[in-house]
Amino acid sequence: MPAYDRDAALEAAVRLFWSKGYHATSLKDLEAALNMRPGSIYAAFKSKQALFLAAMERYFEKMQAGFRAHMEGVDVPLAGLTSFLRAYAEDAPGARVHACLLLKTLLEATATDSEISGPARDYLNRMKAEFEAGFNAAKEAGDLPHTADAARLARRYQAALTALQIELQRGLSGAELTAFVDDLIEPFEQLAREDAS
Amino acid sequence: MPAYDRDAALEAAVRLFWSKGYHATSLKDLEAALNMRPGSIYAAFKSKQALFLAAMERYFEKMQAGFRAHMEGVDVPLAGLTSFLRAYAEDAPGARVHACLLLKTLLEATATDSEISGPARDYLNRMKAEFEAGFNAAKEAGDLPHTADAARLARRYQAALTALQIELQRGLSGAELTAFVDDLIEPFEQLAREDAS
DNA sequence: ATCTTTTTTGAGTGATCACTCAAATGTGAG
DNA sequence: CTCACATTTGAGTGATCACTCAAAAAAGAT
Repeated sequence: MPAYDRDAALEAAVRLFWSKGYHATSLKDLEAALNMRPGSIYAAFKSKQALFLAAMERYFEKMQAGFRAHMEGVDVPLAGLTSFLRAYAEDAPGARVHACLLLKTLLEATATDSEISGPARDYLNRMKAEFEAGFNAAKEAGDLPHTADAARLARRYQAALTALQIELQRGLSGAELTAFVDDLIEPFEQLAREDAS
Repeated sequence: MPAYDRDAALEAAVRLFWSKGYHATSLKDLEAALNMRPGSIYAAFKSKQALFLAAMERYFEKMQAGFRAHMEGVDVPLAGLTSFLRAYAEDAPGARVHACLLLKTLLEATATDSEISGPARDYLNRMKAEFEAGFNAAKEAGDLPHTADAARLARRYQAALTALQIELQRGLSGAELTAFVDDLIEPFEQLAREDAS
């Protein structure tokens, strides 16, 4: 299988798993979405679980790359962090109707399937590390007090992003969404204000 | 089937579904957990989906009752709201290792299964209404500015509770958990401080 | 104790699950 | 064109899925 085929197949798998979740996605679904027969699927990826893990890895790398790209295209790191949240909310209708695949996997696969919930946890931690790097950059840029706890802020930031995803999935939009995003961002902007004064 | 038997069966179903999720729970699992043979299960509840819906309703009612009981046992409504969050975090190890069943269901059953994601959304909205009532009580008690938007605060509060559950499921504990809960509560206490000044 | 009604039982239903493999098809070298 | 090799195919595997129902057991009525 050529590399671009494998890539396209993985991309289709990501979309399908993201939409339906791990357990609710059958091999019939995958056959249709990847346009591959079972034998080929098992030759390329060795099992449904392995395919899911590959899809989740791909999802993480895209998410990580998206965040890094956003942060590189911005002058003020702290403003980049807040604008990332705002952009996430604005891009939602109707591109992003589902919460993050990592989050969905974490919640779906806790009791059973530690083979997939473990990696989901890891990827979420690595995303938190990305956010932490962003807050450290904000400290170095002087947008935050040098006493600020980047790890703690990163957790709080990730919690805000998580909450935003879930509200979007619940159907929040319009003025309520705007107000909610303002609420999520406010604590971080307030920290910046405290630093300036 | 006597009422208490049905109740005990439902309680077991809640625990099982809560732990494994809807799709990953098989009838074999339910037979073992409820100590009932398939025929009896289908006589008492008419399908796996109907049983799940009944379990989710029961879960909601317990959660609602728990929150109301907490709020009735407290003098200052706003303090009740914040202490509910703190108590939630403290009760977690090891009683509450899974995020809220309603939340898990919302994320598991989006694309497919609107029959169960719909009710999950409804129950979450009803919980938000409970929180909104709490914030209105706080306004009446004079703990919040009379200009405060109870609906908006309720959404923010529910987002905090959601984020807390997810962090708990990710394994947060100790000093990090304490700091995180402080972060979640801070905006609400700050509002109270603004009112007092 | 006997008959009626209700409830429970668990083997069995067809459907679908993840997965396999011999055969067919495609590909590149000489 | 021919042959050796790599890939794809899709019918078929046993297992498990949610679910049914005739028969057995339990409960109630008289």
